Amino acid sequence: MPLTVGSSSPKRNQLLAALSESDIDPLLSDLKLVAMPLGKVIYESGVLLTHIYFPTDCIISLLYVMQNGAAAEIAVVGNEGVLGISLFMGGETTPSRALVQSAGYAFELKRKVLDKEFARASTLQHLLLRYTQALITQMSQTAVCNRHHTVEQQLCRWLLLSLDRLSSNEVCMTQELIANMLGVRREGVTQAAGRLQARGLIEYSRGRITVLDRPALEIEVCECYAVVKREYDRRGCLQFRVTGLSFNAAAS
Amino acid sequence: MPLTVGSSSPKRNQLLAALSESDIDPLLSDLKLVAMPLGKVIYESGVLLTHIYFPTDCIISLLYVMQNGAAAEIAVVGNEGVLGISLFMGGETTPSRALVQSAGYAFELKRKVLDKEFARASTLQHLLLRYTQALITQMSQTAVCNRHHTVEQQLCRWLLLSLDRLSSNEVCMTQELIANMLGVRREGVTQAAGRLQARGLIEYSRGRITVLDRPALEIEVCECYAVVKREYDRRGCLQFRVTGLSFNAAAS
DNA sequence: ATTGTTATGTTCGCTATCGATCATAATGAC
DNA sequence: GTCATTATGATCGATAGCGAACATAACAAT
Repeated sequence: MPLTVGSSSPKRNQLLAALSESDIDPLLSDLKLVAMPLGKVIYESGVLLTHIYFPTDCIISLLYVMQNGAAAEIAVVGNEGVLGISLFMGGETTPSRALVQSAGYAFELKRKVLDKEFARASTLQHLLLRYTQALITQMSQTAVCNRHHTVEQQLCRWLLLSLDRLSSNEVCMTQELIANMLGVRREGVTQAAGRLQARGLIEYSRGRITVLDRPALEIEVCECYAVVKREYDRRGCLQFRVTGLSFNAAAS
Repeated sequence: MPLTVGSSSPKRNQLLAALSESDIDPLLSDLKLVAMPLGKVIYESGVLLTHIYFPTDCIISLLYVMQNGAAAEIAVVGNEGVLGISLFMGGETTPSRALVQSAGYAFELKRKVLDKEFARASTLQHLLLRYTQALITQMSQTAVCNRHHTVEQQLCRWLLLSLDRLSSNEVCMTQELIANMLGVRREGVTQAAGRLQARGLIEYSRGRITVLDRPALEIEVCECYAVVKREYDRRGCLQFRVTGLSFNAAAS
């Protein structure tokens, strides 16, 4: 039973799109397009993973949750990446929670299929490892940013990282939730957002932030954003095919 | 020309020690024991890597250096791990600087040899990936710790992580350098250390910190330490052989 | 012993962020 | 339209860490 995705744009994940036909063909029947509704917890910290996910148009936050319940986002994953690196890294479980930050779809692959594919030193293996390297950069940069930069700078970084993973210039997320992601107070985000709005860089109301002046945001943001972006881009220009594999029909 | 190591204890790296004889034998002639003097920069950020290092008794800091020169430690590596994950992760370069924090030795392996060994889905491949997963945990935890915990807690974490990678209860490092690692002011470290000393947990003078009451430190430290340690331990109990491979003679 | 160097101690005011509390405004349900 | 709910705005004092400047103390070289 084919999923009726009903999308105007084809569902596409950059990692899968970078595979050659001979690489992707044996996987096609195992890739299942699944919905990723806003707020859904894909992985809970410490739980055994059974599937890996290739986002097509959703954004996933990797959150570390502390004993007292407070959380902090350590990375975001969009269609440039994959969710569940612990599976091929050999950890069985993730230490973090994976939360859908922006709704959409993802291709799901069973652990067993992934293991087999990964074991044979395939192109997929190289892509996954190279992506993981970029993810590590993002996490490192988050650590640095948490230490050295202001809430306002971090908000800019968060907005730009989100924007890069969306097709629009609008992010749907309350300031309260953003504060949870960044691990700061809601009031701090309110003030930072207020200043950015006053200067005309963004506009927002009740859980909907529109970026009006992206270039200005890129000036305002700390270096952390550029470092992470460069690393993903560097990875991207390696060997991506642009044959525009459409996976609309691949879901079963 | 054999290196005269002159060590009372045999040089041992946990990853290499976990390999079976058939796994390690083909590598023996390529593993070269090299000195890692205090303060030496093993990798500079952005530079092409040519060797991978398996520390035996040194401690290496992975530092992220910002544009303004300020730095922050995002992870430490000792004989439980390996230096240069970018090589097998496919990144070519590291985004961070690797600095010798405590002098000792490491086994050096040429990139070419590593690539060949890694490509054949060997035990080494699994060990390296599993270790990288633990390293990712450490980086995530650093991000969280930077956001939420006090300088004093972070100093405790730093001391314990260092102690775990040393055989003694003494860490040689000035407060100024520790401050650089943690990305805080020297005065902050001085005050935190002063408080810990007043309470009898540590004792220090001029670049030499002695831990007097480790259990008390473990109470004082934030959860971040335990999370990281558990992850490394979990990894460790997987399949380590304890045949005590001594690599004293392996250097050439 | 003298001197220079380095490590640590101490102080000042300053700012970002926190934690808590309450006020206002937008939205949806009915 | 009314009402409850939710998002944002605004305030208070408290505090941790910053930046800078200077004081002391330990050590090393000669």
